[in-house]
Amino acid sequence: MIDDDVALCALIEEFLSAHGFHVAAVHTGARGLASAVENKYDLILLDVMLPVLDGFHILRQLRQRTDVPVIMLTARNAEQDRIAGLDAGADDYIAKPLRPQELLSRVRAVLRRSGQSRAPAGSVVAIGDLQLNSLTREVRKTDVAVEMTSFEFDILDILMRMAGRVVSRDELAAVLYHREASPFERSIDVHISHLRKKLEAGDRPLIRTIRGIGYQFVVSGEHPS
Amino acid sequence: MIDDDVALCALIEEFLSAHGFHVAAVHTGARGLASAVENKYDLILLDVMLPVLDGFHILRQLRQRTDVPVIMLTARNAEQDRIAGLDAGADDYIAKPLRPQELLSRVRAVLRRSGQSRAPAGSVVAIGDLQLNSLTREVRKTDVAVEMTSFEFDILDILMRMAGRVVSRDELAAVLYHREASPFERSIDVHISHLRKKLEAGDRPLIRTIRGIGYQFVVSGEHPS
DNA sequence: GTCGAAATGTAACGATTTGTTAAGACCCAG
DNA sequence: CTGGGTCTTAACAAATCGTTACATTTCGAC
Repeated sequence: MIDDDVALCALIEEFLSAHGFHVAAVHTGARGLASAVENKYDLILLDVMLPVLDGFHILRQLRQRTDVPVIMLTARNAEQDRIAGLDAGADDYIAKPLRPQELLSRVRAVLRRSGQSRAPAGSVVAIGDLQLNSLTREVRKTDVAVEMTSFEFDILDILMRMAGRVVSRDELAAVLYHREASPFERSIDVHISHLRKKLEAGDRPLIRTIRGIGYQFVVSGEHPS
Repeated sequence: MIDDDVALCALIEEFLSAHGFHVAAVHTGARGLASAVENKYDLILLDVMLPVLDGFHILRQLRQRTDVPVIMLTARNAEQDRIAGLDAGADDYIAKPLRPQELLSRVRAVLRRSGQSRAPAGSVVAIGDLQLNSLTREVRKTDVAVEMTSFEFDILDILMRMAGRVVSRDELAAVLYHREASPFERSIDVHISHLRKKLEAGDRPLIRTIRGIGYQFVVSGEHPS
């Protein structure tokens, strides 16, 4: 999140954290640009009204180096900004003052779209020795086919496309059932259990549990630092 | 701390040490400037009334080379100084005579504001032989994976990102629970205890207790006080 | 220094959450 | 209606977390 309003950043960070996201906030355009280029964020929330280096400049410079999804935040409700933003390569646009629920749904929407465009349907996602083909709905581990039921495949599909990120139960339920999960339902846990049994060959865990939040596909050796 | 009053420096050093900070005091402007540029301090306490080279000069020269947080100390209560100080790039301003509690709270406030950009979330933090990856939520000690529970990881994450700084129980509770900690809760202490058992291999302590305040990740190579 | 109060360390227990298995419900083709 | 496969629920096991209880340490008063 790139916004000079420190208090707002703190609020948003708290809110998004509560929904399973990890937020890093910087408060100047220059730092934001640097941080966005250096780190592999899943999404940038970018304020239009920044001192010194404004949001559109940042966005343009960012677009020369990366195609990370960007949602623009602006206090002005001008249609002009919206057009300029989308023209410069923004993925979405939210008017301030921010309503948390709207922010959340748009963040999820953009991540869902970008997750799919990062690996478009019909193509293969490969992480480690795991391959997943979303067109043929086939999964291969070290080139050996692994049979998956429908839900098992969908869950693995989401987790692999969001690899490294924590996916909450609610996010999974939203995609699988198009509704919220009640706190007592256990079916997702059971599917996860089946997935693990099929995929984890005694070595290191592929799917990690984040207690109270959800699950995460483990990407090892991403930043050996 | 840059102040020509040696006795005052000693007092402040003792007081801040008792609250988990490490203080280095120099008593002339020239030395202060040199030391502030050469070392990577978290915060500079800078007296306005210095012989030869006064505080504002130091601040301006400092600002050309670094953006380290600076709190100005002045015996004069003139609003003029305050404006000049903030204008020259000071982060805060405390009137002498110093009241320790006020100093402490302002130091903490400035560090909290500046500390957030210190080690952005989403990257790897490595201190000594400890590595922490907040994307994969993995911890390694001398390249050997150490299993962490969810809360243990979150606490270690915060402590390592704030390494060297004291993190209060309230700060930890705010991130972990999104609420304040009641004075009687002990769960954080228990998690700290587990962390120590997993990480401290008989050698020097990694996590130091600051009685009455909180905990601190020890950065070796700093003054052991 | 000695004492007592307060803060912290830590083991143990119970509560909550999650893992896993198995049984039943459901769906759908034949 | 039957059978095979899939999904959900139920039931129990394991892991994690918070609290309690007591041991230990620290600090100030004396």
